[in-house]
Amino acid sequence: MSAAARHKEIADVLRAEIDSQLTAGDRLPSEPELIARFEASRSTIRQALAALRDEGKVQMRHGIGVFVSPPRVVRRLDSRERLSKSRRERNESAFLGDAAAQGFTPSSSVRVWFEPAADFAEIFGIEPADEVCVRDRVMRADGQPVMLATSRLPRRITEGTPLEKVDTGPGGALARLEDLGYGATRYEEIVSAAMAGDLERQSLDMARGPLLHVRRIAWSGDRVVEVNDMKMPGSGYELRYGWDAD
Amino acid sequence: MSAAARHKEIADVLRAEIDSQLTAGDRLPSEPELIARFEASRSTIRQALAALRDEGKVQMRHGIGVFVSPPRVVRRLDSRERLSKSRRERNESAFLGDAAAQGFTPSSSVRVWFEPAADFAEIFGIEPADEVCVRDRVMRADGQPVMLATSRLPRRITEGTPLEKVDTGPGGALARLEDLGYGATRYEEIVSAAMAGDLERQSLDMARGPLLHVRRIAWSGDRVVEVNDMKMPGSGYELRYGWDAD
DNA sequence: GAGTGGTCTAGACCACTGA
DNA sequence: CAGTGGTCTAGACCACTCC
Repeated sequence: MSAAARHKEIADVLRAEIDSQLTAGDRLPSEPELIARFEASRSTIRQALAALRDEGKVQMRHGIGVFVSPPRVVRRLDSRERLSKSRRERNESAFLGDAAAQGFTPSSSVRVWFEPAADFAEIFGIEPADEVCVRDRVMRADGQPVMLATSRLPRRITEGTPLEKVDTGPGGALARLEDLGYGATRYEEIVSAAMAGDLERQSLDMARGPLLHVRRIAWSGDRVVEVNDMKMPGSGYELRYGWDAD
Repeated sequence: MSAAARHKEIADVLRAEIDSQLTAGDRLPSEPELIARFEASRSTIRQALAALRDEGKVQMRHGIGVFVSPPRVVRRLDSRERLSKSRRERNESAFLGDAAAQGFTPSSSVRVWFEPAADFAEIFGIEPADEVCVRDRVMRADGQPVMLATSRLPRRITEGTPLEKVDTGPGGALARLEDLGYGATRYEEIVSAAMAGDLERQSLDMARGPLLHVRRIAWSGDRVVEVNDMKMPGSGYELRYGWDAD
């Protein structure tokens, strides 16, 4: 690294061009073209492209080309408000509320299954062998996947209720919990960041890059009624939390 | 990618070994050793190591070796509580509170300067040419840098006050704002994730990997008195937010 | 100096996509 | 089919760290 590594120089040049001259969806020159232009080996070119990919600037598509990423920013509403009762009563689940506020068309697909609580036993205060209901969802904004949410609830609560169906009905799972007498009284969210694994990469249609991981724990009194693990591309998501000072 | 790419296989094997047999600080075999063991080329070995590095599992140190990363270090207290007045009155700035709660020894270094508000003019409701006071801090846990915080305040408020000194005194900047009649009444935090740039990599002593970015906006009534941009390694930090349901 | 990781090259074959 | 990116090899030189 005498002055700056060649691959970083190249990444810098490309990054500047993307920001100033290209727009979302534009194709970058192919690797052979970049090799000719920068007079560098293919590995070096690819190292530069990999950096841009990890930053979320570009997407590399096998057999097609390298494309400038759409800005794709989903701003999640303030966490307090988006889970408020008043929103639920307007039939808005949290994600639908985000969509309405920002004018994208939401859609989602759901899979539901049951499995032993295992690692989640402790947090729910049940036995590891007791079953939990797992609701695995992919949320989409204008058709593009923007969030994976895996929600777990003790089956003791969900058994025989709409919570075990694919469509939980208006207001979403939290509204159903309320109907059952397990209305959430307190929420806690734990936020961290990680690199996307293969699974998330595929599901979120992203090619590497950082991931935001939010674990939301919903309490009903002193018992945990839902643990929701949400993963979204870090470069395209903003979470908002607000509170009044004491 | 017939079944699984060789570099992914190797990464999987190493990941499993790290999780099951090695502990934080242990050294991995050197690249030549891994080449011999897996009978793969150096590029392939390095591709596997790069994945582990991006996941935050290992740190690569030039001229020394590859080492297993220490596990998650810092859990930030619930945001509401860590900024509470009662904590400030115990002389605890937010970060010191995190430290006390988790038993690490905190330290920090500060640089202070002034510059035109520019992009921050709008949020503060001042002119772009008006100056802001910038407080740039590096927070350390047991000597290791864990957070970069760049705080901006309108100079109109800070001029001639301890806020322009390196040491703001007990309770930190928020306590001084309160003394000046600009006590925060509301906070908002906007959370996103991104890849670490060169600057952050150096400052945080991390070799790539995702970064958590938290922008905290402090309001005093209807005016913004502080904008604090905090960056921490995503793999080593957890933010916590809690609130009561309505 | 010996050993480590960081960068780079030149070339090869494979897998995917679209015309 | 031709063109794209994905993977892999074998070898080279450099920069850093420790002895």
